[in-house]
Amino acid sequence: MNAAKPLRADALRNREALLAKAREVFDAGEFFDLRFDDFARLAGVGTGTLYRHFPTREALAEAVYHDQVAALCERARRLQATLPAGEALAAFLRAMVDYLHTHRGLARTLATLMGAGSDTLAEGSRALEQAVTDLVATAVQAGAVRDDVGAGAVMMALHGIGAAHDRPDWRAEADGVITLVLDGLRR
Amino acid sequence: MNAAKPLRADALRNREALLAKAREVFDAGEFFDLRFDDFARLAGVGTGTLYRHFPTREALAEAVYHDQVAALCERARRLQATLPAGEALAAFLRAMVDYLHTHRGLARTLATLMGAGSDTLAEGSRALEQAVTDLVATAVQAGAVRDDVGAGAVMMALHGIGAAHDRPDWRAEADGVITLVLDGLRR
DNA sequence: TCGGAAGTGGAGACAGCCTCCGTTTCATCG
DNA sequence: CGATGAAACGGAGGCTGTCTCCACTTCCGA
Repeated sequence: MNAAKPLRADALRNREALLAKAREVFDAGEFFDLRFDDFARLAGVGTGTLYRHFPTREALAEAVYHDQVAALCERARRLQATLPAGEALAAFLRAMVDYLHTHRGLARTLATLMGAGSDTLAEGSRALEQAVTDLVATAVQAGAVRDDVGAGAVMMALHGIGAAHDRPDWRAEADGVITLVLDGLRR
Repeated sequence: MNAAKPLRADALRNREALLAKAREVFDAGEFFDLRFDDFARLAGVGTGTLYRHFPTREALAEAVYHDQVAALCERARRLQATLPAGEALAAFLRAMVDYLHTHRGLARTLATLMGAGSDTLAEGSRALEQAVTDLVATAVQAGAVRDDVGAGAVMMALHGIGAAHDRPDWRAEADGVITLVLDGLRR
């Protein structure tokens, strides 16, 4: 996907330092409370360097979560290959909620960035959507799921789950949404 | 609800001017693209005056939408009084989507403010949630709806619909979500 | 009509974001 | 193993939007 990138040794080192610190900050849930410039200082590089590697906050978030989103998509593919169509979708949605539950950082990130209409995040976001679309399409073909409601609606519901990450009773409500969606999808 | 507020004549005039201009800007969908200070200039008052009346962007949004949210809640109450329990909930959710469709401004506002974790909006938001909770509770008592999924999940789904306001196929997907929720809720 | 309380408004302090460019580090080549 | 140009560094400073502060104006009750 990415072409021609003979990155110099020091450049690579700095990039990794930035990413490492960013991951740390993400896990602490402080990503959006921190001045962007401070990442640089925290990671021991200049602000110019930070901006060269990651032109925006979103770009940094994208880089941090790229692997994790990829893993999620991979999981979707595996589920699709091993489970009956209907169950694969259900399992994936449950897994998604589980993941968001243990990685609050991602939930908040996705919600904030999508809310901000970020384009940078488009790649990961689209990848996830593609995974869901595939799962739904397969389930429809297998006749396990109605065909008059698209995958977009499912995405929207997921979106809501992510966006509402700060509700006190998040986990229970998220499970409720998934239950409604799955039961609603059954023909 | 609000106590002791003998507002002076000129203060009231300015407040109204601000609100009028804010409504106009909202309807044009430019609320978040505009420097906050410029509201002042646009409405013909100083920035100090703006900040005295509405300390934050959110406060202004809250004021602008206070009436509309109240109207929505009123509609919920009326539906609840005139329709069978199950249908009232369905009608309200459909009406909600309709409303958001013709008032994109509100959708974006709610999404952005909730995404930002604003407390200012809490009142209107809570009022809406209360309306939904009542509708669901009534429907559950009437046996039209399952009792193992709370109103919170419905709220979350609505939240998602609002948060995803910028999806190209919004209307269809929003209707899809509502369909899933309603079918999922049926016992 | 007058006093002071309430309200006004806009200059400027402040906080993040980002750019620009002189300096440093790397890798290649004779 | 220098030398040389390209690549990368980094942080001072400019910019943009937010918000405060207070000298001035307007209102209203006595």
